[in-house]
Amino acid sequence: MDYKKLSEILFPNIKESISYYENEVFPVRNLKPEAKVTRLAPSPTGFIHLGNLYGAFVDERLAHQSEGVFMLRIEDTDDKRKVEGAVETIISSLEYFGLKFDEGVCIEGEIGNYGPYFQSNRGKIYQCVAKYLVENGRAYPCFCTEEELEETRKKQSEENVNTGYYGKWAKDRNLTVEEVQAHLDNNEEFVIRFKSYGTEEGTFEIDDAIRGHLVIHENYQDIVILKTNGIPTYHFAHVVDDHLMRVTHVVRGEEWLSTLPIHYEIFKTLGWNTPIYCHTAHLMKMDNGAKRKLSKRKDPELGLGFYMDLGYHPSAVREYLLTILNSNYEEWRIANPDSLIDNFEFTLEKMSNSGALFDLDKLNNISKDVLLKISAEEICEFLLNWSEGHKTEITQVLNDNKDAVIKLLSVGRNGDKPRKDLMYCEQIFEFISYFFDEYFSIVDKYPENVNDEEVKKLLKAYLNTYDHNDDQSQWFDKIRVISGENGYAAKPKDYKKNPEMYKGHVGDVSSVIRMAIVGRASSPDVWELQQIMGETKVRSRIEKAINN
RNA sequence: GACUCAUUGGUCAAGUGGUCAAGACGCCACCCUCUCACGGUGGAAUCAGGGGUUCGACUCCCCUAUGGGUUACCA
Repeated sequence: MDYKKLSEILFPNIKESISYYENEVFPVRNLKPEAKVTRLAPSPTGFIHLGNLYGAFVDERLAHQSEGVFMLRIEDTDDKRKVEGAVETIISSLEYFGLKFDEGVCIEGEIGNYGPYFQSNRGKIYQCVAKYLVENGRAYPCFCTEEELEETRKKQSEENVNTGYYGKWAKDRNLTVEEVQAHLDNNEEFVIRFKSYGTEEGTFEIDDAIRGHLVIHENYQDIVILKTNGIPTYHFAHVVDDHLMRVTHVVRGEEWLSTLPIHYEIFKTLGWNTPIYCHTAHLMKMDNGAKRKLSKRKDPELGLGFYMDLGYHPSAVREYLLTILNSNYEEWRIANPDSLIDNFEFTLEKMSNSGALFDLDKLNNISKDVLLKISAEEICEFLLNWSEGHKTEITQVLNDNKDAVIKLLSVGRNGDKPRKDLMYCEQIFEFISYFFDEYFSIVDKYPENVNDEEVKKLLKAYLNTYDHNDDQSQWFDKIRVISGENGYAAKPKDYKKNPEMYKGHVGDVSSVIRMAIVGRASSPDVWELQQIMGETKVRSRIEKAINN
């Protein structure tokens, strides 16, 4: 069999050799020995969800912690799935969450010496490698039509054997050069298939950085490496690109575990070393009481847009992701509350190999702590930016009241036991919305033990004694007095001792005042809020409540 | 169906043959307290089931169950 001739017939235009690419175009990188080279290789569907971000984080940490390279390669080998503007979306969403690429596709084009970074532009490289395989009898053209393949599959399942293109089912595996030529002359379309030497019984061993030592079945399928249109399949592109781009660690979802044998065999056939594989567990979602993998189609709410829309601060999402990424992160954070994430030593060994359920409660809790470390000025800025993109109707009002907003956000945030009220923009705005007359409303109920008439009476008394210049304790002393004069215990403890002697206690009275001023039964310190609102607004709110 | 990965409280999880089975979120109670938060103290709650191996199993082996994944000229 003249494989050389076959390869020339199939790839007449390919003159380069693999060694040309290996030695001259993409030489071994000049990095520290421990430096890791990782890549994010999304397909340009334009949709990134939390799971993608989770994986990207692993790549990023690995590379940047070792002074290596983190690159973006776009796997656009399936033209059916291309979406306009997807690449920009990918880059900007990752950047929003603090992930920056050192190399590869970027907004301006591409940077780095190992490109092109769009797989669709690497055709010649793949063909060169494919040609080499044909030349060595390890790849061949296959002219089978989809219908023929479908038929084989049917037969195979009837016979209860594994489906696929292998062994005696691989019809075109041993076509002669003449037969190939005849098909070609007939203008038939063809794919290039890899000729596997594996068996169904064979196994091999490989170490996965997350899953440990694996013993797995060999590949025995003659899988397609070049499609009819000359574009490679993922399997082939992965091997060629990650080798030539000198990637050291391949981080990908566990759905790739089952195709690892294919990749392994191609690597070995080409005489190349495999990268270190890191198969991550999927992020799961609770669905009707059952855990389920996060899905692009079913869970749009878990797209990154979800967090952006609600206005979660990117560092809160990062922080949350890190806690599920590395099990020792939380403890490290407790021990090092002010340390930069870069100081945490991320390790693959500490990664879980079972799927974690997304936990919104936890995110919210983390977010509170994260926002507490950010100044009120910055949060205000963040809120403003968010409103411009997601809630334009409040931008104006925020802009007009910047100083007040900053003060509102600051209430109770200082001292040993700062408040942790803020979680995400939508919630933050809602939290301070009472300040703005156009958003103020009575959302809660007055205390049950105080009827409407009583409310008015108390508020009148409050208004009469109100002095905007009172300090906090003077102010509250007055409320205690009003309480006493109206049959409410000035101290809650007195009420607890003899509840029958009072209508209620000072807490009820201050609740009435709070309701009139902020429209809610609970809020941060009312005196401080009044100082921010100013006397006019305070008085008018109370008057309104009285006249209601 | 075949092949494969996984399985510790509601959730995230530590744990690598001998622990009263950490910690965090959530939940509950109490304390602090003018409300709510914050903070503090305490509490309920877990090794999927069954067989082995062993003096001893959450830890090792087998089976079952459940869940995930793959089974394309998608990635």
